[in-house]
Amino acid sequence: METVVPIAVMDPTVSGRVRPRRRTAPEGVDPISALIRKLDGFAPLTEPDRAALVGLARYVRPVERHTVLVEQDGVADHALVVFAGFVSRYKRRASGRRQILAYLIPGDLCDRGALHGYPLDHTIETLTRCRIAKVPRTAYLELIGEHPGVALALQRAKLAEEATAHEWMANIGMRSGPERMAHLLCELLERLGSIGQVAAGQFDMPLTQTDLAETLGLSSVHVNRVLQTLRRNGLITLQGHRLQILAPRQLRELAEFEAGYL
Amino acid sequence: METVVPIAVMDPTVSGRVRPRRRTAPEGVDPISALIRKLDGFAPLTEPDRAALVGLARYVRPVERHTVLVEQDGVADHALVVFAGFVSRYKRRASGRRQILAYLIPGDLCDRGALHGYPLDHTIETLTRCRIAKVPRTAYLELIGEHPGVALALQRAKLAEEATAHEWMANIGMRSGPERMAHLLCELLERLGSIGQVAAGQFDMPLTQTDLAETLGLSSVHVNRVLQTLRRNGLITLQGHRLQILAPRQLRELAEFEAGYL
DNA sequence: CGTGTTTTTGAATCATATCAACGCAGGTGG
DNA sequence: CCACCTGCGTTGATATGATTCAAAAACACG
Repeated sequence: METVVPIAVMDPTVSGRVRPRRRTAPEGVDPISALIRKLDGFAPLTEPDRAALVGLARYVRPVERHTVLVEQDGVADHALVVFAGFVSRYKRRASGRRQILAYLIPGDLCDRGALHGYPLDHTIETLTRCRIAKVPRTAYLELIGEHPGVALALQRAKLAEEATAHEWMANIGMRSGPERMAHLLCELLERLGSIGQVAAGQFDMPLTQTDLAETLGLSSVHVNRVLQTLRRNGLITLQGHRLQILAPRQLRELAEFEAGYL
Repeated sequence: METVVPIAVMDPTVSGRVRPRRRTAPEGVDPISALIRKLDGFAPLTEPDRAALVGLARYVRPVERHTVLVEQDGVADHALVVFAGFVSRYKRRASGRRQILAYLIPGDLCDRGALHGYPLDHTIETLTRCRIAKVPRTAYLELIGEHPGVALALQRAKLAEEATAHEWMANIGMRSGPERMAHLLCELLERLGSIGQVAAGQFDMPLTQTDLAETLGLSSVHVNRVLQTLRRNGLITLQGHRLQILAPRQLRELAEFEAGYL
């Protein structure tokens, strides 16, 4: 599967500033409505429910890339809502090697530690520059206390998160490098699509090849080669941090990706 | 690390019927009390709570090995409580390859599908002959409805499960074969120990090498060789399905195992 | 005892890791 | 405006961990 043919897309004379790179997250759907739409998909929300969620916007702040939001073994005193950017949960080994356990993307919410006062078993850190709402514990408890519809939707969202975690485990445990990558890209296509950040099979993929490696349990060098394989086979295009899915069907086939678990 | 020296423990003249093998689970703590003790550790239980849990024993039935309890995409109409034996959650690929996502051991409870009427994203199947309580949906809802202490403990138990899943993901994603195996054995030592099924660093480990392979994301052949390495290094002994941890400290060190997340 | 499952072994091959180095692009400071 | 620095992507060469295939030995079970 791996040959040594030079790749047109990577040719220095061809690649380069084809598109300006962006450090900030792009438009897409208004992020608060991303959260609302997502939760509404899990359980129908009333108007007061929506209003309460809109009120969360008051807590939004910009956060730099590589900022630790909750340290491992720490207890969070707030819930997090991602409005823009990518956030990771990860575990670190003594050797320094990391394993990313999950991504949080715009519209995702994280309340571990805020509800049950348990210390976290992993670290939460931004992968990119982000816009994040830190909702104080009391405000968050009040929100779900007074809005059972929201509470139910959140519970179901957590089930979906768990299903995704299962997918990731199966991905790392029983797929080859290219298959893992394909699966991850399919998932991103689906998740980003559901919040309106995909247009014509194209989306911003701000993750570094090292990030991808730490997600998929591969070395960054191998990730680089896997991506080249996918490009060479005409499945994707990736320049700067802009990803284009050229052949969604084949990509899903390669990954045995089953939509709908999100 | 891998040499071709013959291994004393495996020498046919030495091994053999050193201990009678058992297909049925051993004594240990009375299994209903395993459940109670575990839940009580998460949140203090009242006498009525305990009585209600004891009442679950009425649903216990023996189940054969390799019995599917809940099929993938199926909706369960009951909660499961394991009283004896090992149960697995797993995902299957089209190729037939499987990835085990979690073990349920005596004292563990599984209510997915019973509470929220969602279809399951994986299959639940016995790995050994078991004794399992299938608690009807209504009885289960009544139990947690009338016993908030139990409900709270169950919620916390679910958090611990999640932490274990994170450990597994990190295990598969960033550890070598021997390290993965060491980590899994450390976890089993801890979990089985907490339900009184470990004596003098020894316990019954009814899992097949193929089961272990599907858990750790390795081939069964490689699992066999990894186990030989651990034996050769004096870390464990494994005859029949009896496992002895000879050097717990070194095993934990190899695995970078941190106790206490359970 | 015979039969099916599990463990063990060997040999060949493959996938992925590791190490080392280079180039490009962007940001920074003189 | 240029020189420098840093982060990220890319490449090659090499090492090795892990898989696959095939088969025999050991064992469990009826």
